[in-house]
Amino acid sequence: MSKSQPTTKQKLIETATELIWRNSYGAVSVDEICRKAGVQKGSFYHFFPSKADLGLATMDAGMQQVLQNYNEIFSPDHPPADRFKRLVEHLTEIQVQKQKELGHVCGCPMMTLGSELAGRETDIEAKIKQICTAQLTFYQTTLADLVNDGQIDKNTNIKTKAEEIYALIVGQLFLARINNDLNFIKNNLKDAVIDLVGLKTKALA
Amino acid sequence: MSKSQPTTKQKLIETATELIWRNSYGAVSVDEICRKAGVQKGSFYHFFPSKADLGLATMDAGMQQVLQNYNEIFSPDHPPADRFKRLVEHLTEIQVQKQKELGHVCGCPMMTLGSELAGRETDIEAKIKQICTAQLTFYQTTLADLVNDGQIDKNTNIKTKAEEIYALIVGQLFLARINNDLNFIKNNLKDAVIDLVGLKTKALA
DNA sequence: TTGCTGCTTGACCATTCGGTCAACAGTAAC
DNA sequence: GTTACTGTTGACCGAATGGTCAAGCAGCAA
Repeated sequence: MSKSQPTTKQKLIETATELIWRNSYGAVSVDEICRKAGVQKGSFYHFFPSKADLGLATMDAGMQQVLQNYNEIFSPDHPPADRFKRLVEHLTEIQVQKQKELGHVCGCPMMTLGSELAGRETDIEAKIKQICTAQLTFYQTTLADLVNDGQIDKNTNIKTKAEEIYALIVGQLFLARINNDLNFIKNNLKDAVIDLVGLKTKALA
Repeated sequence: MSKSQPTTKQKLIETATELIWRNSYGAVSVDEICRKAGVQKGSFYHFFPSKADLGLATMDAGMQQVLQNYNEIFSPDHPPADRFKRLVEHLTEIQVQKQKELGHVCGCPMMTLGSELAGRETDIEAKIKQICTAQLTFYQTTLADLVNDGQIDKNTNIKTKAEEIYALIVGQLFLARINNDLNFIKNNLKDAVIDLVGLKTKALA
């Protein structure tokens, strides 16, 4: 019950996240999750009505984590011109760390799961829309700040631009995963994003 | 044996492509593929040593198709400035068509499969690298042509730029799939790609 | 002491999974 | 007719899957 020691439910979510991150939803069995989490099957089904429900909980937990990180990264304490840079650095760091931990470039676990279950589980489809929207909102806010500061073109279509940046990032993570090649991210991502943002003064590197 | 009538092997590959495209590799069973293809299980294993092998064959067939289309789209007959536009139009068309056919935005089947099996099946990982490289080559050639024609900045890092464009496209397809929303592609993709290419004269729309 | 509640246990279940196999059909060569 | 090769059939297999459940247990309130 204490916050310092993970509850059974938390253990299951964490284990599932790691296994799905490394492999995929379909390739991971309930048995395997339970075994690795040190939890009995009955306990699993005490907390989750189904495997899909665990998937959903996994995504939700992932989203909370992302929001927490984003709140820090996109904090108004940092100049808007720095925020995307900070984001890319953060993403890169995670990918490097996870590759070390899990032995493979992993990309984004929520996206992986979403891609696999999109069109079969409506709950999960709704959740992924929520996640996308939440992230895009951060991007849009930052872009709006940049417009206000006169750092990017006033005529920028903020919504569209945010989606472009998002697609670029998601795409790079995805390509890094399927090619199992971090260089995709290490070499390109920061410059590409900054390029796309379209700062008038490119005084950051 | 005739070319007009699909062989058992072809039927299996086509059916598998469709099912995986709509759902995912893990969610589709050999039984289901056989049933839908009207093929007996024994025949399946006569042609493919394993399910993963069918997955690989599916990706290979997909790649052949892509290469064929790309050869037409990126043909030297078309001015380099038009080629990316043509590509985006082609991709959009496919997504619209497949959504009608399969009732869901499907993205790229090879990418979906690659994401799911990356890190478990080395053959498939190798195949996806092949596919990425092949597509990037088309992009690079076109970008080089654009540089030669003076239509984009001479200092453009062609390799990096190609990867950016590729990531953007893959990302958009991916987001369209998981959000089940074609507008992602319809509204943004063409402008975004053209924007990224960075033509000096934006005389196309 | 009793009873209630939240959690745990592990045996158990029906079904489905990927995969096997021996028998058989079609056909072309000798 | 015999042989041989390619493809087809469908019953069959063991293992694994997602999921169930009756029983037990610790904690706590009355």
